[in-house]
Amino acid sequence: MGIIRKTLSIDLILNEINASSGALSVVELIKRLHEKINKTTIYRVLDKLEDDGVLHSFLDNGGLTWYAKCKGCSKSVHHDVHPHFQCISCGKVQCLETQIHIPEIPHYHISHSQILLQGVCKSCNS
Amino acid sequence: MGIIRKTLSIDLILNEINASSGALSVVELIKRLHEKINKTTIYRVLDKLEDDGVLHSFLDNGGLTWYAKCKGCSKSVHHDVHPHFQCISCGKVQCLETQIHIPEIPHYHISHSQILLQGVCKSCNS
DNA sequence: TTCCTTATTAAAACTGAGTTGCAAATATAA
DNA sequence: TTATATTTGCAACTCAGTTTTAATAAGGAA
Repeated sequence: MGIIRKTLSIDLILNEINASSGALSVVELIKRLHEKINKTTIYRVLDKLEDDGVLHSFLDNGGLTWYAKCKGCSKSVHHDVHPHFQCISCGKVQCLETQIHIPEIPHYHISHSQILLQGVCKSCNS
Repeated sequence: MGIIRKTLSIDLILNEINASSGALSVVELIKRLHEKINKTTIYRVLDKLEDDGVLHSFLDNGGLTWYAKCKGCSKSVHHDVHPHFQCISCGKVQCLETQIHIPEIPHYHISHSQILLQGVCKSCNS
């Protein structure tokens, strides 16, 4: 179930995400907002924003949950999916525009794909 | 640091993994072996087997850790990587042979790739 | 075989992300 | 303004995974 009423919590969380250059981990969001919003609320608002298609979530290699804005995210209808990239140098996580093709696999029906890349990002690479 | 001494724990764990048709979650391994091996030991042995290149690990969409045997795993040198597939019907997880190509991304250096697919597996699809 | 060193193990306590239940607070429609 | 359903805070909880420490066991040397 998505968002029904507009509240301060929603605004604060969306502001943080909008101000962020890449994705944002829930842990980081809680660290930034814990004096203003309870962590349970943060989890619940993020969940609703994802239900509404405003955000999408994914896990990093440590099992932590991250959120990023959906800017016309592929609904993976075409079995193409954008990867998430985590920089091992600066720690930032971002959505890459590169679409990666997941081929048909005989006798399998693939409904969901997650691609996580790790390495050194543009900024750290120079 | 890898395995130095052969122990019963190592045998028991490798037996379970060899007898398994797909990948095995740590949670499942602990469930099966908890009366014979302490869970701390299970985590440590799996870690060492991965260091030795006998197993590889990955996370599922729930953040749980799974292990599978390395059978000449691509070392992802060519930016090709095999995906892991989790069946939403039977819950089984397996390595797919299909190599998925990760293209070069300008100004990025990619050192590690994880691809997790979800859907309905061969067995459940019939 | 026996001894000795070092790797390995079990046990228990801990860590920390994420969840649940419930009462209090608040947005919004009427 | 009032009524009601939604949202929030709080506290307690769950559970995968880690850490610490003392006991145990593998395997080489004598």
